[in-house]
Amino acid sequence: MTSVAGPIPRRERARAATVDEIKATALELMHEQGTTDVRFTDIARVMGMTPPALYRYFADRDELLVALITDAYNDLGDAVAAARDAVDEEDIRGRWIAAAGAYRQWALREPQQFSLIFGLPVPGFVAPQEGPTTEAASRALSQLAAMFADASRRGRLDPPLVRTVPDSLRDCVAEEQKFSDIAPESFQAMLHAWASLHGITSLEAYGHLDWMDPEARDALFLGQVRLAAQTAGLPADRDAAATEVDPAAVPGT
Amino acid sequence: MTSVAGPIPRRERARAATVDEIKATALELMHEQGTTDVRFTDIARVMGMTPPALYRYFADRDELLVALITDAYNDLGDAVAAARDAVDEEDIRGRWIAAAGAYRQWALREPQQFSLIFGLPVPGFVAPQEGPTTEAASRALSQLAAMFADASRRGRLDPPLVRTVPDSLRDCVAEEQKFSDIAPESFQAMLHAWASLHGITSLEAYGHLDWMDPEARDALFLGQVRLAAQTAGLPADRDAAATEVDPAAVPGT
DNA sequence: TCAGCCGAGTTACGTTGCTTCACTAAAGCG
DNA sequence: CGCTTTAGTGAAGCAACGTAACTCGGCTGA
Repeated sequence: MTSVAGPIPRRERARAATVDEIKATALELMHEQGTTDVRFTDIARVMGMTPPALYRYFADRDELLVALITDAYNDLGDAVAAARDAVDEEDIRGRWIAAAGAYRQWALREPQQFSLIFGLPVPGFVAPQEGPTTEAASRALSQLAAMFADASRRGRLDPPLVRTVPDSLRDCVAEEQKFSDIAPESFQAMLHAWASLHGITSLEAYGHLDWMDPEARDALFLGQVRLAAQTAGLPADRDAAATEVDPAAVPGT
Repeated sequence: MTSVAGPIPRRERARAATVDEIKATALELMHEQGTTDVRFTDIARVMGMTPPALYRYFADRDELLVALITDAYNDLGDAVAAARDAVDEEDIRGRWIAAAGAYRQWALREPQQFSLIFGLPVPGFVAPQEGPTTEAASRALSQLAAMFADASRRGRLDPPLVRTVPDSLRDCVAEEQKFSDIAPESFQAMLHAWASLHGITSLEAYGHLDWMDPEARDALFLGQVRLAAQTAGLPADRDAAATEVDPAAVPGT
């Protein structure tokens, strides 16, 4: 999209490549060490550079973290959107389950990035309230919301199990014109579904379900997600709608 | 309880007091700075000591963190248990809501401790798989489980919305003799409820619901928790049972 | 072509925090 | 009263962050 603006800024591509390599190396190290801690020294060593060289690309550790957090938001949003869009638009519940599965798989695959987004700020790092992260922050939620909005527009949303919406919450929703396509009670149901998904995901990602077999964790997750779908009024596909919520009937995540 | 064992070990009490002061100071600093990072230097300065003195009490920063994590587990478990037991045993759903509210309030009050338990290991800190934390780790969950077990023993558990339990999950539950009082489907429902509670709690504790008014957050939480209760088969109290799930009808958390 | 610019990267350095070690001093105990 | 035990200190090593001054190589414009 920016390729027209100039004669392919040559120098900048090398720079961008280095920036990407730094971020990739940082993620790699976080992955190896299992923490969100990154030492500039280590990144530099892996990249065959000396630590001060990194300051050409990031003013300090915080700036690198901000970049990583922004990327993480985008990654998660993309993963969720891709999984969702891979399922037939008519299969409302199938889309939700696919999106939820992507959310989970991403978290399990990249617990550090998940932690960057959904955990406490990294030690010594003050979250920039006004910054590039804020904009990207709602992307994952937006992907879920878009799904509800689509379904709503098609008239495929059933009333959720919780039909009453307290005034305070209703007012809040009204202010978010981005979600104006969704009825307040469905918006509330979406938040409930998201929280439910997020809860099972973070418990698993942080090892609090390690006492269960992997298959049991799969089953628990599917049950949770299908339960959320049902209570949120996401209609089951014709095939699956016959019985009660039944995680075992769904193919593995 | 140990006061009989000896002539009141004088010296050890001062030591225990210092240990407590160190932990309290660490928490205070974490609270001030909003991170789970603790600098030995700062703790020492606040306490009017030099940093090396702390090594008389904790071998290193990790050991202090382990102690803090253990305390956090116990604190949370105690808070949940206390809130639960403050409600009439007959009011099954009321006990759940009280316990859930305590879980949430504790997390909001002590986000750093919450993060210590439910987040990624702190940078440079390797979670001791075999250690004092493991034992205390399941206490919060145990408190919730105890509630379900009580209700089950009294025959006050309704069948949950999700009645099918995949074999893999069923096998898992069977191995946990601690939970033998609970039917597998109710155990599954309890995990679903816990995940749901944990999700809404951690989203809020980490600021991902900051775009909502505080009252709206209260309402959303109550809706989530009551929804979880309903789907898990926790019977509503007579008074509240009349209508649909209605968060607005419940007094503020 | 070449003089100069620009930016990547380096070495050297100051600072801070973790941790060890050797030592002091005070409190308990026989 | 003298021994032991232990809290605490100062000095020092080490590692990581971050700054500053310098080098080097490629690009650019007259």
